[in-house]
Amino acid sequence: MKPSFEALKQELARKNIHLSHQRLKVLDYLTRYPCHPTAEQIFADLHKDLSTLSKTTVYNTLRTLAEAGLVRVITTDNNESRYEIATDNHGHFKCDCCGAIYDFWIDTEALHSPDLAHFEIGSRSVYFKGVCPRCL
Amino acid sequence: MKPSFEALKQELARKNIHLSHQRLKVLDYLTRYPCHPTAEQIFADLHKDLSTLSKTTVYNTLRTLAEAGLVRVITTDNNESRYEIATDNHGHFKCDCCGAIYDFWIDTEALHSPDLAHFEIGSRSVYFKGVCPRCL
DNA sequence: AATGAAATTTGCAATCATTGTTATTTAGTA
DNA sequence: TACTAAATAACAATGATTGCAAATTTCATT
Repeated sequence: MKPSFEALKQELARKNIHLSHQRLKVLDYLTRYPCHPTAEQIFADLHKDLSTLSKTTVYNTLRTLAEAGLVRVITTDNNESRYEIATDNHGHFKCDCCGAIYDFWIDTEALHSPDLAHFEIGSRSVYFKGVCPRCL
Repeated sequence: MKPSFEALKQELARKNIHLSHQRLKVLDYLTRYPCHPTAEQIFADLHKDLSTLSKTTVYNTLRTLAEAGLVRVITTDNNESRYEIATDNHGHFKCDCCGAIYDFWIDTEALHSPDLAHFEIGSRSVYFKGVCPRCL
């Protein structure tokens, strides 16, 4: 259940985060291209149309949006940070062959362990690796 | 079920990986201190007793051991790679407050999703964040 | 519309973990 | 002992991310 761009804008307004041109562009990009891009990719693509955009702003914006809970950072292997619109109950699959990242449905809220009885759990993430159908 | 240092040595020998002094030191460190250290931490601690050790060797060794399947790399947020002796069926919990990483039991092999019907799954990892009992 | 304070953006320098490269050392073998 | 390959060391290079200071923009108030 991906939130629409309009819903995200309202969410930002509700949290008193200014809807600047740059922030809306980043948010729009993430809703339009849900391919889990890196900051570099986001910057490179947006820079084509918005030549004044700086990479620092992309990083700042992503951090702001992540702190607001609208964006989630996926830390894959190889220390690459990738970004997506935050949605619940899905995991990520990374193909060892082509590097693509796929979303898949999984009830992450249902994950529990007796060892964590006295822990306060804030977030649960699931990350699989392997080979995708396209590469098989 | 942590493999003993001796079992790990045998495993290396079986795979024709030379049991050099440096490699055994790294392996020994990981079995002795299962705190998911960074490469930097491993280097700093081993360097005290083995002043000729280089950081490059620590990285090379960790990669060799990881490729051999004896060591697993945990990529947490903040782009920090941490290392542990590879064991099955556990997830990782990182405390947002103190930064410590805890192992917890979970049957990762039991995780499935209908969306991945035609995917070849190589590894499954589970990563929780929150606050640990010590910080609560 | 003008003013001024606060937030945002920009550009570039700095950081830091990791990798590349090459020379040196070590180990195993003839 | 000499030879060949593997392993290690030292240091440079990379690349993603952050810090910082200046410039720009926004918004509230007049």
